[in-house]
Amino acid sequence: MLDINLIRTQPELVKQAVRDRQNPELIDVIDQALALDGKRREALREVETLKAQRNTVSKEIGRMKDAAEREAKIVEQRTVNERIAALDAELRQVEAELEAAVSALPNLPDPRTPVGATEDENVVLRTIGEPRAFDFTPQPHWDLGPRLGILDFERGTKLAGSRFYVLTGAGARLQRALIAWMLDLHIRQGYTEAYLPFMVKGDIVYAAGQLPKFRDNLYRDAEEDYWMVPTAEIPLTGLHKDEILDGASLPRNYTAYTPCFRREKIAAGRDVRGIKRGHQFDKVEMYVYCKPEDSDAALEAMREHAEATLAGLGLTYRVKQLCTADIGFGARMTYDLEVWAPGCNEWLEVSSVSNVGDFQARRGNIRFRREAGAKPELVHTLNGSGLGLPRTLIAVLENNQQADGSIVVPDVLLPWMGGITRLG
RNA sequence: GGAGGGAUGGCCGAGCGGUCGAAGGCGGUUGUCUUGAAAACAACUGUGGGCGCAAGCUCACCGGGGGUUCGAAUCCCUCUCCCUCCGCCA
Repeated sequence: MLDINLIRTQPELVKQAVRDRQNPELIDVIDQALALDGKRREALREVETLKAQRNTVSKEIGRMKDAAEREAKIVEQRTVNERIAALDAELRQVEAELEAAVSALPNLPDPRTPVGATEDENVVLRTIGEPRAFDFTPQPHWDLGPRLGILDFERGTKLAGSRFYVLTGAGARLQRALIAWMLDLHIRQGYTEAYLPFMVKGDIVYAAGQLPKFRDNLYRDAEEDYWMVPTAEIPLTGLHKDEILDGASLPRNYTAYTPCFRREKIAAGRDVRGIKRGHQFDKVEMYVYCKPEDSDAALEAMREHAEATLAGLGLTYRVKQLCTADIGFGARMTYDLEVWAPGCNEWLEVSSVSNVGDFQARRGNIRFRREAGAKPELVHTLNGSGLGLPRTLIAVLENNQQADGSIVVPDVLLPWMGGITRLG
């Protein structure tokens, strides 16, 4: 969430930001917020004056001895209270509308985020590695997997419908190895592992910025206020909600494995083949809470940590910087990592690393104190995947395939493979 | 799921519906004393909002929300969480 003070003092800056993000319709929302903010402050001034008066009068009444005089004062105060009640009701209404308006506004892009009209203006910064040259036609994973008996689409569909699949045997084991290896890698990079609830309360989803905007993309319990996490970023943001952290404890780096649940209400025919996009997928996430002045450096560090996973697996990937049209709602600056999948013949997004600034911190009321007695300040938060599992699995399967259809297990995963060096 | 008991400031713990933003203690900060430290003593020690250049003034907050009242930490309703016992369960 943006600071209402910023919107009030620099409305043009905020308007330019939504224009850059290709959300010109939000200009109206900004104007609406400004109007509501004015109304709020006006009503607040009046009601607070009346309440100060009421507090004084009530104390006087408490001290009064003369019954008649006392009664007269009480009657007089009743009419003032009616006005207070009316103003309080108005204020509640205005504040709810203001909150709704401001919470609909996306974060300000970092000045270094390139301005672009569509995702085509994302910038490929560099490519690491060369797409592997094959002396045979590389197969897509949706052919490789079933042939090897490690990937079962039919039974996934039987169990849960379209966009679900089952991994069995060495396939399931390979994914588990990837998860364990990534977690251990991030721990070595300075992150603390966390095991988190996979369902969280609505206010936690809100603090992370997914509600109300992305309501339609989330699964939720039909009877209770439980929301299935679409990413570990949600519980990791909520972890320190409403806390004042000790400045000396920053940065706090977390890594967590969670499944992710998404409705993926996209066109029915798109991305249906294979395991690229499902309603349930696994992910290892990185998350950092830090001081404002440290978040720029933390973003670069996190990008490097994510890159280290791809490099460790020996995969070819490229680093993209997203433009204003494509960065996420809460993000100021984002790097995407895309891995080359020779079977699908495309670059797959496996990681997105973002500096969110104080956007989630303001929504979640997450602060820190530089030293004892200092005023609390909002922290900055960053999140990044390290990595999304299905697409990483796709890349491993497709890149490591041999002419005979077998797949060589990457060296770093061998400790978890129980002696399996090759699938098939 | 059933029956009870709780929730107060960083922590512990008081609090007849009226001068309570809240006693007392612990912890913390600063000062006095001391060569230094400890002890002792003294002062200070929550968060958010509004007005103001500032000093300061003011509003709200005693788990969340709503209500009664001139006035609520204190009374009523409701929700959440925690504890004890029973049942059930991985």
